[in-house]
Amino acid sequence: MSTPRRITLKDLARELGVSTATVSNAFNRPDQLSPALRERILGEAKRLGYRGPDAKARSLRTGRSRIIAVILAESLTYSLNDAVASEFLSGVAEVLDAQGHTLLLLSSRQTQAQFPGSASMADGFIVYGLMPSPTLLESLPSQAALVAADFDIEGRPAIHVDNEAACQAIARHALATPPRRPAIVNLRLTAEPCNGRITPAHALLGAEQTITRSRLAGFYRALAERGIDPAEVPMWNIEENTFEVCAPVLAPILDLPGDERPDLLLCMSDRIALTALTLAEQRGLRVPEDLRITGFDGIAEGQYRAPRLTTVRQDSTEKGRMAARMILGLTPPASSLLTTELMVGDSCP
Amino acid sequence: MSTPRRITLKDLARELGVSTATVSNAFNRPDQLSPALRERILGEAKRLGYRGPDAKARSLRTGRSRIIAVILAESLTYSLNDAVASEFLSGVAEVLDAQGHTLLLLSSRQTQAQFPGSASMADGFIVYGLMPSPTLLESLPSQAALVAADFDIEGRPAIHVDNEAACQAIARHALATPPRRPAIVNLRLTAEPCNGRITPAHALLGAEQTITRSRLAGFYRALAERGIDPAEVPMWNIEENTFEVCAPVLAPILDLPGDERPDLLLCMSDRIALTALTLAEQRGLRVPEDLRITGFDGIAEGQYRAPRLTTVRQDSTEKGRMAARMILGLTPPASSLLTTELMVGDSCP
DNA sequence: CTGAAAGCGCTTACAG
DNA sequence: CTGAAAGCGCTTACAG
Repeated sequence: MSTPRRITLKDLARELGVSTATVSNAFNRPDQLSPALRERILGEAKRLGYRGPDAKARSLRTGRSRIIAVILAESLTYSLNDAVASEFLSGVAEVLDAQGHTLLLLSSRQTQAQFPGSASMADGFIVYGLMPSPTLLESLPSQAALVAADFDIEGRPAIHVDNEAACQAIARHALATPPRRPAIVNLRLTAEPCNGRITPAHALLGAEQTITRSRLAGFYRALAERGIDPAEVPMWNIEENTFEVCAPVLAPILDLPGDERPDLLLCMSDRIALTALTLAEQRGLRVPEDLRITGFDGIAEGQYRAPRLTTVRQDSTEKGRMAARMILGLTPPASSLLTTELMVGDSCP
Repeated sequence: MSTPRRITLKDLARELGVSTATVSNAFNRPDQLSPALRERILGEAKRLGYRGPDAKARSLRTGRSRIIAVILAESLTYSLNDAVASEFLSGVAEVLDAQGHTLLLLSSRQTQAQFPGSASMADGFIVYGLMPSPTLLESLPSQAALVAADFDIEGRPAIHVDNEAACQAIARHALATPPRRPAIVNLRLTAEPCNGRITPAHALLGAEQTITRSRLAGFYRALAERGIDPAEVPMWNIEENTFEVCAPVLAPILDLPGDERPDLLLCMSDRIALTALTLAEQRGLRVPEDLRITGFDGIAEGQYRAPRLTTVRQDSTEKGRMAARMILGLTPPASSLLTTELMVGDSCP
């Protein structure tokens, strides 16, 4: 079968004996023509199989695509399988969908050095989780709307969670029962990649580079309040928030002899905490009797289990909604700070 | 500050005293001009802040956007938080990214009756999990490439998992230890929405409408092999694969008196099985001694826990990769069937 | 309420 | 190796 040339707005106009402007108006500005004529046009369009104005042409003409891109810090593979990033995306998607916009997924960790050309089709960019390289950032259309989430881009609005307050709150709760050997498990805190114990030799990322720094500051405040010298608290670092990466870092901690093993693990993510929980269960360590564990994020997986995870919930979905509203101009572009909620579960009552 | 008009390829050509064709070639067909000239053009582009050919114009001109859309059966909010859909998406994203393409997310359950206009910008569509309404399907560009996953669209290639064989295998394994009271917990099997016990009064969806039907057929085969009349096995149905929806259906099952409570739960998803596991743990029921549970999917959450879930793993990531390769034409468009792997965990040894 | 015309920013045969 | 020109399919002031 020969594919007949796709029908265009112009064809339709010719067929009907009206101008292209009128057909365009029938689809885009119903108030610009009589209902009867509009009916006639729409009817004929349907009959001829015309599906409405071509999006590519329209976007070139109007300069807007009604596509919003989210630029994720990690690979799409990682991000899509991460509960926190997924929640964020679903918040974004919810608002975009309601506004007739559409979601394009981009990653700053991609195979190419530049974003694919199609990326520049987006009307706006939500940058999530990490500062992309300056080169990448510059490859975006210069006049594009930009909103950052979980980090700052100079001169752009940013959505943040009050990480320091959150961590201070959960550490306060945990320290209310004095631990003998508290420990902290960080997420991407060191300047150089490190999956293991953090020593004084390790340089740490700055507060402007990672929200992890604020989380640590919150822990330190609570420790200091309790008269514990933070410098005495052993710390570990983890580079990727997955079971596969967490497990080999955590296992040796749990395998320490009983009198060296931490009895409180302040973890910077639920994934870390849940991995610790699983490893503890496999070893027959009792939680919370032998080991108390706290997380961060409040993902479903930590709550819909027994024992339930003690954690602090950040509303990633709402974070995504806020970013989306801002990028669409439904909300004035202004940085904002989301509060968190302490959730006391069974892993650290 | 006044925003100067964005610089175009034409401006750049004028500035350099060459034709637009040459500038275009400098970006798109390096072999069409001398390296020296190309260098000069690229250098000047950089100096003037020209970011390369505009994607909107290019897509209109070439007819291709290098955007591939995935149409998800459920809402984006649900899909992004579902481990199986997320895995599928990450497989798609992996291939697209490697090929310089970009991923657009669409849902057949959206607020609007039609896809947003921008949807039609995509070069191809991967339809995942469910037949969209005919109206929606027809709103897609008629000549667009289309691949289905986990269901069939007439005349289009589809990627499937061998659901029947998988379910037969896991049920066989489970039934090797004869249960006293086996039960089946289905996912979206009934014609009308139903969260609860399935009675003879319930009409079931047909095999061409849902893969659930094949899963059930696999269970039935294994039961029949063991001399158990499938009609005697009580069944429940669940509409949405989330803890919130599963829990109220499962709780009453676990709360049955000991001599009525099933001692084997064949579940159609890991989410259902994990919810059953959590509820059992909360009730002090011993798994597998008092209750054996099997799942379907092989999601990480079921494996990185103690006790580990007995399930059958489908490689959703690979499913996504295959769909992506096919839509990009890297693979001939032909339907295919993925095999699964029985994973024996602690929930049903 | 309707139409003629310009132009969004490119790419691509084609001619030289 | 390079350039002049057509045209992808629309929307939008503008004039009537």
